[in-house]
Amino acid sequence: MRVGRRMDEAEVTTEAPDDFDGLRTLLLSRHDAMPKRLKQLAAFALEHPEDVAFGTVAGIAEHAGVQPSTLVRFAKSLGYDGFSHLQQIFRDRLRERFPDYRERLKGLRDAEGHHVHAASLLDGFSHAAAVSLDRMRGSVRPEELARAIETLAKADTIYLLGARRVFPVIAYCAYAFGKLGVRAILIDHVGQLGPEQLATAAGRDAVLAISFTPYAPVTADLAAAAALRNIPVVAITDSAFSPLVTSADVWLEVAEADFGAFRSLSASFALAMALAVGTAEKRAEG
Amino acid sequence: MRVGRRMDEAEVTTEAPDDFDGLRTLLLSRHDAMPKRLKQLAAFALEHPEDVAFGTVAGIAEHAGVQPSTLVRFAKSLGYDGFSHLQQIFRDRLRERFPDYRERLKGLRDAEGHHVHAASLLDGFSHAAAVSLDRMRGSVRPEELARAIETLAKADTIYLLGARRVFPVIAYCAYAFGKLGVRAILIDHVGQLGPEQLATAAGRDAVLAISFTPYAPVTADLAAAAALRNIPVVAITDSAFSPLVTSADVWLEVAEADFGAFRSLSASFALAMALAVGTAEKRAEG
DNA sequence: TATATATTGGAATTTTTATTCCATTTTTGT
DNA sequence: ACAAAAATGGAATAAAAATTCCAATATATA
Repeated sequence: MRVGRRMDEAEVTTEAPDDFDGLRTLLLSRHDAMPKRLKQLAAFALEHPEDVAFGTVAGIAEHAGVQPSTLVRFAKSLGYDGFSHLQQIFRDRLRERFPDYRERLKGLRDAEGHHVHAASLLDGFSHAAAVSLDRMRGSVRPEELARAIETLAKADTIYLLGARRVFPVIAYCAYAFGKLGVRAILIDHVGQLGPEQLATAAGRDAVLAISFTPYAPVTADLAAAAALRNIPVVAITDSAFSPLVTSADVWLEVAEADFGAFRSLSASFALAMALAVGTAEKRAEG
Repeated sequence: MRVGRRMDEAEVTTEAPDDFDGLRTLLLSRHDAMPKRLKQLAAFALEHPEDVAFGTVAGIAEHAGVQPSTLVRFAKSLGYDGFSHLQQIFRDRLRERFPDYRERLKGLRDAEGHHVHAASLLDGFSHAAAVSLDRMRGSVRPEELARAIETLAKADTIYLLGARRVFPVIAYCAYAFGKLGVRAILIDHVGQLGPEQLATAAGRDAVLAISFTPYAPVTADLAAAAALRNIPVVAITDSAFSPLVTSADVWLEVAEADFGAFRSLSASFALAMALAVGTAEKRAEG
C-alpha cells in the first residue's frame, strides 16, 4: 500500500450517489462527522441547490464562504471525480423538476381527506399572499416610495409604530434596520409604555407607522402625537380614510388580500424591506 | 460610417429580451426571416430549452447540428453579448429567478434616478416573496402538514418559539391563535425569561418552534429542553441540518428565497396561517 | 505539552469552453 | 449568369473555469 497518501486523494468506498435524493441522504448521514468547511458546504448545497446547479466553482465558493479548492475536495470526499461531476447531479435534478410538479398535484387529489384539506388551506394562504404582492405593483407609486425613503434617510432615529395584526411587520423592521446599522427603536408598548417610549423623539427623527383596518387606536394616537410635535411620519396603511393619513407626511397604500378571516402580510413585508434597504443605501450614499 | 462591416458585428436595435417569454416571442416573430442555420437553432432552442441551459457551446452545437461559432452568431444576432449571455436567460427560467439586479434597473429607466432604485428594490423583494411561495408547494408534504396540525390540535396549550428573524412569524401566530380561540403562549424571552416562560409546559401541551439559518441558539435550546420533557414539538425550519430537526416530532421544510442580504418570510407566514386555521378547525370538529 | 495528522487557504497549473477570425460557399439582386 | 452581400465551417485564439499542489494552520493523540 502506498505511503504518504494525502487527504486530497482520499480513498472512497462505494458512495457517489447518482441522483439527488441519494446525495441528500448521504449528506445527512455524513454531516455530523464532517470537518467544518465541508459541513458548511453540505448545508449550503441542500439549501441552495440551484446555485450549485448553475454556479461556477469561484462563485459558489464565495457564496458559501469557502475556498474554491474546498468545493473540489468536497465533491471528491463524496466519491465524485471532481466538482463538475457533483454539479451534474444538481443539474439533473432541475431538468426533471417540471414533470414533478404535475405529479404532485395529482397526488394531492388522491390523498385522504385531512391532507387535502390541510394542503388547500396552505394553497389558499399562498394564493392570497401572491395576489397581495401582485396588487401592490399598482398601488405603490415609485415617487412616493422614494419620498418615504428620503424622509427616513434624513432621520436621526426611526421610531417604529405598529400594533396587533401588523406588529410582526414592525418587529421585522426593527430587525432589518438593526442589521443595516440604522438606528431604530421599536415601540412595542410593553406595559402600556408606548407614549413614554416615544417621548424622546424629536423633529430630527422620524416615525414609521403601520396600521390596517380595524385601525388600532394606539397606533393612530401615537402617530398623531408625533405629528403634533413636528416629527415626520411615514405611514403604510390600506386606504385614504385611514386615521394615519392625516398625521402622515408620506403614506403608502397597500391592500392585502385575504383568505377566510385572515389577511396576508406579504406585501407589507416586501414594502417594509424595500424601505429599510432603501434607507440604508441612501444613507451610505451621503 | 465604417466600411466593410461584417455580419459578425451586425448592428442590433432594441432587442435582447431579458426573460424567456420575451425571447420566445422574438424567436417566433423572427423565425421566418432567419437564415437556415439560425432558424435551425431557433427551433432547437425552443424545443430543448434545458439543453441550452445546461450545455456547452460544443455540445449544443453538435446536438443541433451546427458549428459552435454559429451559436455565438445566433446569440449576437438577437442582441446578446455572446452565447453565455443568451444562456443566462435559459438558466434564469429554470431557477425562476429574477433577471439580474442591474438588468432590472435598465428596464425601469424611464423614471428618474431615486424612483427607479426604490421601485426595483420593491420589485426584488416582491419577487423573492413570490418565488418562496411557489417553492413551498414542492417542499411541504401534505401528510406532514396534516400530522403537524393533528399534533397541535391535540395540545392543551401551544407554546410559540421563535427568535430574531423569525420572531415576526411567531408573533403573528400568537395573534392568530388568540383570534381563533386556541390557547397559545408566546415565548418572547423578555428579560431572558424564556426557560421560565416554558416551565409550565407539560406533556399534554405542544411547542411550535421556528428557526432558520443562522439558527438562534435560544430556539434550539428551548426546543431541545421541551423534547426532553416529552412535550411534542412541531418545527418549521429550512433544512434537514437544522438543530430543530432532532427535537421535533414533526417538521416542515420551508426554503425562503432572498433578495440582496434579506430573505423573504412570506412562505413561513402562509404556512403558519395554515397551521393556525387548520388547528382551530380540527378542534372544532371534535 | 509535543508530535503526528487532518484540514484549510491560496497561488499555480491545466483543462475546458467561448469567442474571433478568415477562407469558402451559398444566396440575393440585377 | 454575374457580381455583391450574406452566411457558413472550421481552425486559431483568448478567456474562464476547474483542478492540483503545497505551505500554513488547526485538531487530535500520546
